[in-house]
Amino acid sequence: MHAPPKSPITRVGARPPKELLDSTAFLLKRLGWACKDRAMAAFGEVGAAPYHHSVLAVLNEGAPETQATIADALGLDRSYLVGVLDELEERRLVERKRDAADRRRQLVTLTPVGKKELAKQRAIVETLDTELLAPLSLEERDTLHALLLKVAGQDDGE
Amino acid sequence: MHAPPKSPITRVGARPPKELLDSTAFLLKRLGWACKDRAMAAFGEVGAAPYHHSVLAVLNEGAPETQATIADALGLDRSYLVGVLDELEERRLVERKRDAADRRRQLVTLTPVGKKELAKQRAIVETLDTELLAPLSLEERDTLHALLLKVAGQDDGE
DNA sequence: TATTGTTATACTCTATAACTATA
DNA sequence: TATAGTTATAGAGTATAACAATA
Repeated sequence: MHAPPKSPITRVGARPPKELLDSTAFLLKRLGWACKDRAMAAFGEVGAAPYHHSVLAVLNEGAPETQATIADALGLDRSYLVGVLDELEERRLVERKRDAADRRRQLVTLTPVGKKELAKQRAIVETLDTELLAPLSLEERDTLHALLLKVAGQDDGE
Repeated sequence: MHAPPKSPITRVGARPPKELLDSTAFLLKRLGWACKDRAMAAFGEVGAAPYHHSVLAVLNEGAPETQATIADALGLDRSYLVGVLDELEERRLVERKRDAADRRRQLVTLTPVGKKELAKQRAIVETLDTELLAPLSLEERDTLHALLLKVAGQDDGE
């Protein structure tokens, strides 16, 4: 086994060259990957996956959604969403039913079980965020979050 | 074709639910992915790949490296590095030669052509960073970078 | 003809295991 | 036996194309 030692979320690699550490894009890519790995592991432990939480969160926003609007809200391809919904439906967390007004559409809704599961998964996300941000002060966490929102074009201005 | 519209780096998705935008880990994952995509496209245009730059940057640090030290510096698995080095060697950007003192080891060095290529690829990375950080003021860019280094455990304290 | 959901396929990045040649 | 590099394989995540049903 030749893999490098597993890194905690606060340690993205042994010691990359300064030239790479100077690049914000490089840091974002490394940290983003670490977040993904951590999320996969944490959700895997409870028989779920990160995108399960994302979809449940979209459905919890209010009105029933079609698969297309869910996919667009998450920036997912619609074909990828199919499998995610299959898994959620099998666990009875969501329901699909044809839209009578347009029978091409599936209206997807959260079940009561799904609402409870969402609360559970929300706690997982909160733990991940807390661990991720542990090296920062509370003020620094807010600053970082606001800057990331701005870079993502998802701040209030948009 | 059902894919959502391609997002600029400053736009990670249509409009994810607030619950997800509240998570710093979620933002990092989305932005990290966007950085990866952008880097892949930009390097692809010149017949290279993001990890080519990473390896060249490691080799440019000074002493000749073995494949193991390169992999560790980048947090890559050694088996994955093999293919990357094959590509770099084919383009004559790096050289592998057996270590006479321990014939299991390959000493990897940057060629003069590799040094020139590194300069070219460095410009690509700088462009990517500039585009990524366009929504931020210069001061905000520095702040973001410092905070990311801290979260990654790669700041001065480490 | 266009759109929704679906299936099938392929590609990137990474991890794992097994192999070889050296030590 | 242990290590460096290599090969082969598999998995997650995503993108693309083509298809059936419906509009």
